[in-house]
Amino acid sequence: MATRTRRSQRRTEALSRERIVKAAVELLDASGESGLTFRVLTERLETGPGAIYWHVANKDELLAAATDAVVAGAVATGATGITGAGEPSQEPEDGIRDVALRLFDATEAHPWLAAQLATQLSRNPGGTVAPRILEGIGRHVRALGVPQDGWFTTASALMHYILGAAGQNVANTESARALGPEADRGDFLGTVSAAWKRLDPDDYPFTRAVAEQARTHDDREQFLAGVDLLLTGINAGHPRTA
Amino acid sequence: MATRTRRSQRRTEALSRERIVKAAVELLDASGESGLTFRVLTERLETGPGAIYWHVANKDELLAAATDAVVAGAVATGATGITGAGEPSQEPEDGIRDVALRLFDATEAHPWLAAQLATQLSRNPGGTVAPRILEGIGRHVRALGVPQDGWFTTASALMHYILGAAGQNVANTESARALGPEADRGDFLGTVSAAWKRLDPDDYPFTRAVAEQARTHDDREQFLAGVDLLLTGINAGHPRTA
DNA sequence: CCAAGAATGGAACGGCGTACCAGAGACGAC
DNA sequence: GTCGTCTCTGGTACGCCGTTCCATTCTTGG
Repeated sequence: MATRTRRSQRRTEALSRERIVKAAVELLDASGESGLTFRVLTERLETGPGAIYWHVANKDELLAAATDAVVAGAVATGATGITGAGEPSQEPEDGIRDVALRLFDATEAHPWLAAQLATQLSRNPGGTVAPRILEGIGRHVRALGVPQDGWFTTASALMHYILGAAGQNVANTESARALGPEADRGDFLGTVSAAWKRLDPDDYPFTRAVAEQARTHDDREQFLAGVDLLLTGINAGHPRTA
Repeated sequence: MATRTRRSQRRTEALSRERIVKAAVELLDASGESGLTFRVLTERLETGPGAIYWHVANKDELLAAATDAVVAGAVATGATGITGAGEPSQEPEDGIRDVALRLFDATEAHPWLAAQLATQLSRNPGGTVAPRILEGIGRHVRALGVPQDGWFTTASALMHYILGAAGQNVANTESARALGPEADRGDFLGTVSAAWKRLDPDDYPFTRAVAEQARTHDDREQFLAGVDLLLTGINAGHPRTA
């Protein structure tokens, strides 16, 4: 057994938690949750496991850090200029749609994100992710004129809908990719729609009836429609102050 | 190397996909997603991996089957007699609340369920889980008088909210358990609330303002409040027919 | 110049999901 | 009855995973 071979040289660019998290996000984006491995991470960073473990406690913490980094980028004002880079004077409804769409788009850009949010959001809720989202939504909830004792319930309802819908949407786009490299969203929805039409008419009358709508629906539009349902319900529940 | 030892006897009770799924659900309930292992599963069923793989393709399929089994039980009419064992003549709003609560309770009884729903619901959406939920909600959406071209959007919005909120809630109760054996939900919420109150006042004014509400809120009540927001929005969007 | 600490990365460990396959029971054909 | 065939079983082995351990190297302050 040869003694330990000495390492060639100290690395040119110092390892850091930031560099590790950045590489983790890239790996997750490239090949999904199963693509993030300490093995490929060490290879990518040209280092050993021990070096990574010096900066990060374990894989769960790494996933949490990656999630937080992406959410922070998505929620940050003006991160994506969808409705005008976080215009401060916009209508509160538009502000909520803006935040919602930013999160929606983030889960689409990072398909692994939705599952992480669902799993880890409050696994350690002292964490930074939940407050980030809540805060992004909450400002606008307050601006809507919701009475203070309804703030938490209202903002939570919005957050839950956004996370649920975003997760579902990701699952859809992922499935489309799984169908094949050149298969697109339409092919996938066609497959699902056809499967639904084949269901038992006695047990699944409704699902069969909406199969056609499912085939032709637009994810983003449907997502915003759900947000608007909530906004309507919220506005109906309190006297609209000017 | 001794030749293969012959097995003692053919098993008394035949293995079946049902028995395997049942055991899987029990293991998941007992010790979470990481508690479900082919090793302990073979031990529990007094068999070998090959026998299991004869009935089930792989672990993903096993998880999907377990998820489907639990959802089927939860959505089935009268599975839990919360509002009267699936009264057929109830108001459509109550019907929706009923289905929502059933799923909410299911995710609480099976803490692993929410993550599975988020991850796998449409990983294979030709699967049975999504139609089951959609159907359970859809009947009542129709009864609400929603025009047909809004069926899919409306039912989807409800489903997304339910899944998102249920997942969030599970994360909360799970975290409470992690705090310690005798720690209860109150201790956990107290911890979270305290952490939120310690946030930067400039960056997190809203979250700090709702920290106290978070400490004292009731999960079930808040969940239903969100459902009602959606119901209000839905009813406002179309002429209420008798 | 040298001791002390921070940071590194190679090797090894236990456990996981899974593939493989020899063999045991069930059962119809003759 | 016996045989061949098909269904089902469970033991063994493989490759990869997250993680631990630790000798070694670079950096820093006295």
